[in-house]
Amino acid sequence: MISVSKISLPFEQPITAADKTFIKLRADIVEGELIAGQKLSEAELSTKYGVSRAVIREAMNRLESSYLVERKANVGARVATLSPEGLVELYQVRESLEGMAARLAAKNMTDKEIGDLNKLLTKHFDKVKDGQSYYQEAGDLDFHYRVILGSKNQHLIDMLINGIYHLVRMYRVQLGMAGPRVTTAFDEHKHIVQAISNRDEELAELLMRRHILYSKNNIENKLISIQQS
Amino acid sequence: MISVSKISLPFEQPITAADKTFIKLRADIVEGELIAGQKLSEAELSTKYGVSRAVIREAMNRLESSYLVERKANVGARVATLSPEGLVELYQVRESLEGMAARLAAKNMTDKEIGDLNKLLTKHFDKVKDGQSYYQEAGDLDFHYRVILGSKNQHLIDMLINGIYHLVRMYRVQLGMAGPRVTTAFDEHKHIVQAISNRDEELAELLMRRHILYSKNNIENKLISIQQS
DNA sequence: CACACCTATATTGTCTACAATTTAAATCTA
DNA sequence: TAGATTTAAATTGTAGACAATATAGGTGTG
Repeated sequence: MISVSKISLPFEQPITAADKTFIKLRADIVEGELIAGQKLSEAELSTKYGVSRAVIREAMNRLESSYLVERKANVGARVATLSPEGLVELYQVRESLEGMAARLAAKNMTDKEIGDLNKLLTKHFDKVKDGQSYYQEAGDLDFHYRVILGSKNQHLIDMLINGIYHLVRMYRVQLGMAGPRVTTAFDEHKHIVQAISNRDEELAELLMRRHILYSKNNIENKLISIQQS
Repeated sequence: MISVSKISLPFEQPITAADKTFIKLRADIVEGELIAGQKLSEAELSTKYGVSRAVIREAMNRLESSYLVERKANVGARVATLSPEGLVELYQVRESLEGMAARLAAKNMTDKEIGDLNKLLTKHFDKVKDGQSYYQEAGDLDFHYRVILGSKNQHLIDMLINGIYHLVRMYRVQLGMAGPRVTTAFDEHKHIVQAISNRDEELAELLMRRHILYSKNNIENKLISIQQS
């Protein structure tokens, strides 16, 4: 199975060793190779990733900013833990921010960008029909990224894409999201794009918030059923 | 004039040298002692604040996470610049997040917390009557902090209080906000608390968003008039 | 004179060593 | 034996030296 978190973000390109180590560590955390809640020893990581502790610390700082690790002074860092409460909190933030992103996208996306978004949707529809859940997963990410970028609000883009989206992906990857919500989510995407096409800011925000709320309920059920088993 | 940014946040207490340096630097940036857009040389700061470059770099990383400095690999860091566009973007994020905070506060604050919030409001009202604009400024912060904390959403709290609020304060402090909006803002606060008291989540969010929108227009006018002079 | 190239300087990135702090084990005491 | 205290080990925090990169100034060439 090809994992979503291997998909590279086109706009970030690593320059320093700290950049590369940060991206590797982030992928390993999202993938679950570094297990949720696990202690992260600087010395161990230093040998494992073949860089000095200074580089590890720099990377760790950024991971903390991305909410993927938690640090305590003079004690150390741990991989973020996943919990139903944490998920709910995360999705509340997402709902709020992506709702605003959709609103701004309806206002600020160019006609061409909206056209491309429509094309993307039909392309995904064909693949979803064939039952290619991987493409659905990637396609969902792609859709949301485009709307977020379409907001043209750099703060918002930063907070979502560098800030919380990797944690969102961590939840989804580790809970093995490729569920039965695929087709219904597709319809929701379609309606959101329609609202954006109509430049209906109010509706775009409302539909996006609803979409994320549904999405949360879906993933939350999975998380609870896993804990019970 | 006593400055708002000197008000310490009760919940963060510095432990390491990097903590202290981070807080000092942050205050100096918000105050405008380190001027917006200015280049930040690690060596200079190192001597100025009496710590090693390692500490400065650690502090700088956190400042970057707080959107107060911008870094470029192999080039260096600059103090964030203030612009009308940046302000609009910032307040759009604030509107979205604090709207959600108000909604959650209506749901999650205890009756006692709501009572305390009401008391705070009447206390501020007395001071505002006397024309004490400093207390209004501090009181406004206090009000917003309580609502944010009242959301009980740790992610949201983090993103607002550690993430963007210092940048908000940087705009306000450097534009010398103690304007004529004092009393009208007070009424808005009152209505928000009323909605929270009634556990009306929908209205609480709506009123908070409107409040921030008005607040943005106010500060934006000031920023534009400064640029023209 | 304009432009490209090279060189010197300054700045950031990285590494290693040392200091401070935490943690756990071992010892002592009631 | 339970609990407190001390001590030793391991881990994080900080400092300073070196390496890599960018910037600016000078030199040469068309």
